[in-house]
Amino acid sequence: MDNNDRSNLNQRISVDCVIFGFDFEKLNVLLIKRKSPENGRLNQFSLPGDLIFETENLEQAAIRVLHDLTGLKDIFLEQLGAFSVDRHSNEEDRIWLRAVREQPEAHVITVAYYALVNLTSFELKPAYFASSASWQPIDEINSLAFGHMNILNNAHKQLRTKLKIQPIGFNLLPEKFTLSQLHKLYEVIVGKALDKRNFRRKLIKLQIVKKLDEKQVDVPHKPSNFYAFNTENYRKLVEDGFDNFGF
Amino acid sequence: MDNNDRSNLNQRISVDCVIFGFDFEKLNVLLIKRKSPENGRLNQFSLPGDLIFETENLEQAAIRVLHDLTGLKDIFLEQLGAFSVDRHSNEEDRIWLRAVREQPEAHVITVAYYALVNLTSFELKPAYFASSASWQPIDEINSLAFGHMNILNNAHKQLRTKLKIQPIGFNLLPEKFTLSQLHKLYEVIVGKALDKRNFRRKLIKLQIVKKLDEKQVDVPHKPSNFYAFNTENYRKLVEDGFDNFGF
DNA sequence: AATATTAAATGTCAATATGACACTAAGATA
DNA sequence: TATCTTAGTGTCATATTGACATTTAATATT
Repeated sequence: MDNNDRSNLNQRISVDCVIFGFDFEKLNVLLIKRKSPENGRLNQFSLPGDLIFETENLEQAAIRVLHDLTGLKDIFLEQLGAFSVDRHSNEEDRIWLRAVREQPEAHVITVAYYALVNLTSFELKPAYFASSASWQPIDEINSLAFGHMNILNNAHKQLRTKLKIQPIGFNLLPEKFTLSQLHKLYEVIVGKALDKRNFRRKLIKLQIVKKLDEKQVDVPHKPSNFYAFNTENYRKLVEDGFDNFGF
Repeated sequence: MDNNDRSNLNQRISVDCVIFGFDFEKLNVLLIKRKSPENGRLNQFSLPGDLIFETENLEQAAIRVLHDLTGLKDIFLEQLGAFSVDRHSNEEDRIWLRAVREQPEAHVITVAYYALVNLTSFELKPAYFASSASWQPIDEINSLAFGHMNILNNAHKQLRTKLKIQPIGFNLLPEKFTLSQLHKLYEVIVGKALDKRNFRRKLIKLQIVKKLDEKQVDVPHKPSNFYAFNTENYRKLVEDGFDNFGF
């Protein structure tokens, strides 16, 4: 910090959330659409986010946005970083900002978070956001408002990188899952085929999952056993200096 | 971003830089001290930083702070993330802020960056900062102003993590270095002894350094060969999907 | 000139981890 | 009872890791 204060600066801080959800087939992101202030039509998709309140810190703001949208608390949430919002890039964004903000020319930075949820385990909250919120397959998202595409790409990369080092993928699954579901999750996020037997071998060696006494029912094939993440063993691994999942 | 604008919000954005320097023995951080507005004495150390200008984005601000302090450009710089600054934590911080800021109660977030430099390759710039800037061994830093200790700890952790995955350590050395220097650097940052022969074996296998036709002179022992980072080979490795240094 | 001192440079072997590969098992359905 | 579908399992060859001690090349000392 510098000695010169510049009180005429006009700055705003927002948070935006990249909410990942896995439906056992593909990776999805929760996006919202807003009505255009000009013609009332829904315009481009964007990431859910909000300006931060005077009374909250960054993480609290992210948790609030997340909770308002999903009704969920205590979900995996991690900061991606701060992004300068280019106010002059996109005509449509400028129109929207002029209509909606009292100070459309304020210098905005946004702090992005990414969250991991199991999208089959809850309904989107029927709140103010809901009518315009929907899960979109990440592979089909080509453009977003407000430079959010850049944030999304960063989040996707971070998810891939982090998944290879820490077992955060479990946050995208329900408490009970099959090894096939976990295997599929890794293939989808890492982006390449992983040998089934080698994948299971590694999980067993690390003792990072525990086998439950419960199987799939009503499936027209051999039922899969359910497993749960072994929090306790993972904690021990980390204590012993384990720091690389290695997929 | 939300539809409700809150123009009475009073927000400031600053950048703070954790500048790491390696002196071939230990890891150091460039810190500054300011004069207390109350008694004119130098007070606690803090990270170099500044409020961001209206005309620059976050990274430009970090580059500016870095350049003002070191005179260096084109150095390794990466964002750590955004931190909420707790305005009410520390009595000394509050006194300083009240004296120096026109709006001492503004809600401040700071975006932290970390930079890697070879501290033997330049002199601190004799600019406005200089008289109060100095390198401090990271192991001897116990407290900093403005919650900067939290940022420093984050930066240290990130450096350790990243070093194990990407060869960023070369940024802490001069262009020509010996393998012993590199070895020492890894030991200091990773925080444990690494077998010399195994360390060299890995470097040779990856072909990530190239042997130069030049040796140490005037050393009272067998002179060490100089090496340089092999940018080209590293680029190829990354293209082929290499993503883990594995130390 | 001979010797001491210091850090540099180098190879092997056993243990572990990885990658590639194909068949049998268990349930539902026709 | 046959068929369909996905679950579940083992081996072997190769690559990687971790542990370990001696020789070399320069300066400094006597």
